[in-house]
Amino acid sequence: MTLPRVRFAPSPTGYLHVGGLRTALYNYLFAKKHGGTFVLRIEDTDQTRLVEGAVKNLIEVLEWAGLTPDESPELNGKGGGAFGPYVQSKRLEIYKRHCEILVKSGNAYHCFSTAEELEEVRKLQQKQGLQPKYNRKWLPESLGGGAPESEIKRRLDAGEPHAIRMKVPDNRIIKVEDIVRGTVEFASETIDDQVLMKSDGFPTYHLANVVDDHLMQITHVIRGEEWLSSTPKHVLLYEFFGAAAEPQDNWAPPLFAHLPLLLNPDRTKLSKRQGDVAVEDYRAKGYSKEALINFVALLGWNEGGGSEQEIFSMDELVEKFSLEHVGKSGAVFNIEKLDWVEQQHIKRSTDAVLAAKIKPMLLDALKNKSAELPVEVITGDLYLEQVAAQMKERVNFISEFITFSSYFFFEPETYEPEAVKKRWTPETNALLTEFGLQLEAVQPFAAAEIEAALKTFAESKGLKPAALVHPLRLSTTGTSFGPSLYHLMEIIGKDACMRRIKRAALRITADAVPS
RNA sequence: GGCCCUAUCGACUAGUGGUUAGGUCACCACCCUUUCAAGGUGGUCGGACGGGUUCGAAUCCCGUUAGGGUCACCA
Repeated sequence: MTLPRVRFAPSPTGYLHVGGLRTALYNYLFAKKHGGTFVLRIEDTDQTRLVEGAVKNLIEVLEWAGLTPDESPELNGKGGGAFGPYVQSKRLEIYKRHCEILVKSGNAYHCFSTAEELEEVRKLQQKQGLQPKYNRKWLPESLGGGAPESEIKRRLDAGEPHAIRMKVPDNRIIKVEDIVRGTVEFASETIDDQVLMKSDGFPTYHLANVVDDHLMQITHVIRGEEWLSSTPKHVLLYEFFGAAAEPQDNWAPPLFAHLPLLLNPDRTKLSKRQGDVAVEDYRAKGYSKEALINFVALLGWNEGGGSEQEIFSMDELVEKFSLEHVGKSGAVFNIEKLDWVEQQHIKRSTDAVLAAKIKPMLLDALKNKSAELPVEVITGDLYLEQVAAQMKERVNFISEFITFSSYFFFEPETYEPEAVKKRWTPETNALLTEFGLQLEAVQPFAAAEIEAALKTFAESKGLKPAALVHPLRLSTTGTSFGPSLYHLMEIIGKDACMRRIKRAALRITADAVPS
């Protein structure tokens, strides 16, 4: 088997839809798994929908996700490939040439109906309960229609604007061989004479995608299910071109794989209205590419063979992916599970990897807030790795290493009122002050030693450790929850601990405490 | 409405004629525990419906229903 060539062919709408991300991912995985090529092609044949900077953004987001194409539009000296250009608006001549072949072979014809005219016909048909379908007004006499050749020639010579439509044959069953769905059949009567070339000289998707897939030697078309019903048109186009081409020019259609759709919680097609659909949105919210890729891969694909693995790296996905295990039914995009996947990826990351991710966020936070500890200490790898080790099982997002554990970097400013109410007694201040003296003497200032000191002290006072532990946590962190108190104290160090205990004693005054 | 696709716990899914229908998220309980998590154990919950075929059906066939996609000079 020759090496597969697949493509992701989005239209540049300005952002990458998560469904698009999954389509791109499956294409990428399939290509990489088989040592093939992953092509990015931009389908920008609709001039009314141009979005500034969309291509650049698309490439940037794909790269962020780790789905860097092997061939893609050239941009800033990057990209390119042997089958370019990869932007359809730059291939207009190619489509024109191919369309002429179709007209010449009698598989396409000129149509002078205006948009308004067509709209009117369509309305009438709907009113009569008929299928909205082109009425073949301009199908020439030579092709069995009613339009005189002379009239067509006259208008053509006069340079009248016109579209070119494909002539769908009558009484045919068109078979689409789909890898995920098996054979799907369509009666040609249900297929409209699709416009191939618009009057503005741009091709429609149908023509462009067939021509490009052939010219770019695409072997597998892996795309969303919304394309399934237009696939018979594409199959027909391959057939037309094949019949008109030289024998060595092989127009056999590629293999198709139509992917199930991604759904909203109410099982309608995943849409903007019901939440975020852009990959950029999730990225901005702090989801990692690893988790997003992992999660999205599972929406419609499973390893099969009774595997119960849920967490996959990109390498594992490449190794294990197969089109045969892609499901047929739509999948709800469930954010709760995404969150869990994100958390799993954080938990499984090494402290060093986590530290590297925390650092830029911390540096950012440091711009608006001054640290209590020396900046060079808290931004150091060692320090951040310790924070990561303590917090990685308690956060759902990397950003929470800053927000949920700011006390590793910044002095607590407030103290959870609920916790103060619950844990602070009139004796607490005196108790903490006294314990502070013991703490001064702890050497080294490490978790085990701190714990021992605390327990000894508590025992000497006839108290449970908890009577000390909770107020201590509160005064050193301002919160009632978090990692091991002793470890946390070790990390922020004796000086900061002592300072914070004293400050808390001043701030949480006895009269603020219910007696 | 026509055409096409789909149908296993609330969600993602395993399963390809014989299983006590398995796993994960979420939920509940318990354990662990200074807190919060994480983790562990257990639990609640499922083959849309109706007909066939078969000794036997979640699995094969037909129908119904429901959901989705598509019917543009959009992709």
